[in-house]
Amino acid sequence: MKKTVFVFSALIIALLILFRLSRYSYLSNDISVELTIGSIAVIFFFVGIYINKKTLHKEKPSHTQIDHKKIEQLGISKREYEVLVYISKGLSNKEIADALFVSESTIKTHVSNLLVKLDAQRRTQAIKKAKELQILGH
Amino acid sequence: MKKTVFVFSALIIALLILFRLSRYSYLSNDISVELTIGSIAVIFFFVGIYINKKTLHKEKPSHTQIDHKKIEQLGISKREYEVLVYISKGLSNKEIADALFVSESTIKTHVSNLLVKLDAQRRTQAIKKAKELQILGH
DNA sequence: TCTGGACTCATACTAAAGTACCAATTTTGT
DNA sequence: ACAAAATTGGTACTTTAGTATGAGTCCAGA
Repeated sequence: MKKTVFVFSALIIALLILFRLSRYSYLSNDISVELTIGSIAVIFFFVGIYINKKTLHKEKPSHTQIDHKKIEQLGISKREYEVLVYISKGLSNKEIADALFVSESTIKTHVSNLLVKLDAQRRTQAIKKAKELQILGH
Repeated sequence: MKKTVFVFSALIIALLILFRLSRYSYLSNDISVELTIGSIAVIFFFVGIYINKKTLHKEKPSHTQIDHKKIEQLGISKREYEVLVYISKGLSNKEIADALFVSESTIKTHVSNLLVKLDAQRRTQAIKKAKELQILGH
């Protein structure tokens, strides 16, 4: 946040300086006018690059965006999705059952349904497919 | 590549137009000069963002780099690593055995050794840990 | 040449995982 | 309020996974 303020301050100062320069320019010759414009173009070009780099850095975790629409399309319920997340974390059925305060039987049912919906034969395959379908973060 | 040519062509045209505008501007009033500079700033700002976005897009695959040093440190052999990759692809021991032309017993041995080396209790947990350790691509 | 590491495989278990079926609640949308 | 979907859970079984142990082969380095 502090950097953003600094960058925008520098931008405004640069603009003011360039305005001054442009004002002087048409009192002298034509070449400096084009130089001014060129400078502005170059400066803002790199400013654009800089700003974008900062923005994309914070977008990185958004690369791990989950496609909620696809979850619906596959008919995966909230509870089933919770189980899927735990599976991808490497938990056993018993551990998931304890985490969700239900019986292992229930988890087995959820897992079985998940495998059908994800068209997988194993939970490891379910993890891979779920990540490919963007319904699980990488 | 075609897009790059198009973008740069558009840039040059924009520059020429702005040069024309600036030439007329100091024949009339001061306000249009600043408008011109502002336009150039805005245009090149977004051009910078656009160019940068294209560049960063091609950096993405480098994010999926595997740490070979860490594989050594954990004492994971080539064969074991091969098995690990297949596990992460969701294959069963039997399927891995067929893919590597060895018996299922052999794969079980490799998997057992892998779980110890990765300090995991299950193959799903091994996948998670391997990805965290950057020895498997996301 | 000898040795340790890597790879292979087998047997015999134990423990998870997964399937199939059924059934009782609970939630939710109309 | 009612039907449909979701959640829960049980039993009984089959199939994978994983452990433990032992052992034979092969290869590169001291």
